[in-house]
Amino acid sequence: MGGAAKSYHHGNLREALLGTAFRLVDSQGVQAISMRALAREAGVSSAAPFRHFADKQVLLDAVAEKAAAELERKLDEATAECSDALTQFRAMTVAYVRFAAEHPALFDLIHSTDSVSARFLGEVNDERRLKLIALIIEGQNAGLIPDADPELIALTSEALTHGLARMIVDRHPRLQTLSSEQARQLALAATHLLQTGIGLS
Amino acid sequence: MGGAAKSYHHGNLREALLGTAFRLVDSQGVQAISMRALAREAGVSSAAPFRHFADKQVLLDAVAEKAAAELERKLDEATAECSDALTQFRAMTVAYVRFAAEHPALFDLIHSTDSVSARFLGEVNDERRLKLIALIIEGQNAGLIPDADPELIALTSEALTHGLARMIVDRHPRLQTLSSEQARQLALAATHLLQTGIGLS
DNA sequence: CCCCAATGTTAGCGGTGCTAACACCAGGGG
DNA sequence: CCCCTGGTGTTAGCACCGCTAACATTGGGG
Repeated sequence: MGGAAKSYHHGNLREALLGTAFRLVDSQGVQAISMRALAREAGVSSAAPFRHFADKQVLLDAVAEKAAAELERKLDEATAECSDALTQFRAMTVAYVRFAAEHPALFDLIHSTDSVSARFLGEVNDERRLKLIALIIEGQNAGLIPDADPELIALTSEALTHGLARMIVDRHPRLQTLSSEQARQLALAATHLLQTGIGLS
Repeated sequence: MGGAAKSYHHGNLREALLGTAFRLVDSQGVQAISMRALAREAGVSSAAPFRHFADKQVLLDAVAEKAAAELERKLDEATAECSDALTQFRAMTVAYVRFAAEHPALFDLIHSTDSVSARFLGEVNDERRLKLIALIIEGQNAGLIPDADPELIALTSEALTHGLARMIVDRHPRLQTLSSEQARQLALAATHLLQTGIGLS
């Protein structure tokens, strides 16, 4: 009936824990979360969370997975509204850097998670890389990109993007006062420079 | 006399703690260190470390500072034996990536330290950037580099280097089985590609 | 020479991750 | 229909952690 008076069983503790953990990491950083605090927040005893996550790391892996999914969603969303391949590539770069700037703790967690879910991240990453390489080969066939090793070109632009994102997350002195709009422009400028250099545009 | 029977006062606890903390972070990662364990290692009571470091974060800041100094030393060492400016730049990039590959935990700690010592890192970074920009302007005057904003070019190559290093530290799937020699070659190839693109070489 | 500030000690508080043993209850098989 | 099983919650507690307060020791400068 009204208000759903708390029953002995929570109902969906796992999702609740995951959700508040996600939000807490995003707003306070990964080191701000504790199993006991999460349990308190969910109105449940300190031992309950361990019924759903073998240990803290498993929880963090799950949060990382969720964050990675969110990142990927944003990337897809960004490329969806672009027609030609080059603008897609640019949009992806911008979205990637923007995500890092807006959710540094989540971005950090994604990349510091090297246990089980690393496999998941690897697959996602591979997918993205394949897309990128396909695009580069397409460009090479059209004579727009020099005949360097596509893998290497992909790796380079990936490193550029990731590096920019990381410099922002790591509060690089020159970037620490950057707004996300400035980050957008910076990402655009950098990729443009790289593309100009390589001959992409 | 012989063996220096332990006296009440340790003698140089601060340096001892810092040293073992540095080594422990390097070999086991930052989360493997605890004040109490450090105290035990130094053969001293659990409260003693707090006479020298206000709290754990201050200790970590000190370790980060030490690591940053070590990084800078390696960078200087790498450029010292190069005559012309371009090879210096390349050597710096390689040394940077190599340090990240060989000491991921220290590299990580350096960049995740945003409290007091961030100022120190900022200054070091600024110094490095100024060197880089001077080099770029030199290249532009010689007509070897296009007249793009030197700041932007510097930022781009910095992002490339940092990104490569980070991808290695973050165990990027494509890079996780890389030897440090392979890392060296990769860094060389990437910077070469960038330089070629920009017109540096 | 002696005293005091620096540096060590013990004891302890509140928090943490995690485990064991037990309590509850929902849903499917007899 | 009832019962019982296994998933989910509870309480109690262990070992460790960061950190503090109050006390002990001692070496070096006035």
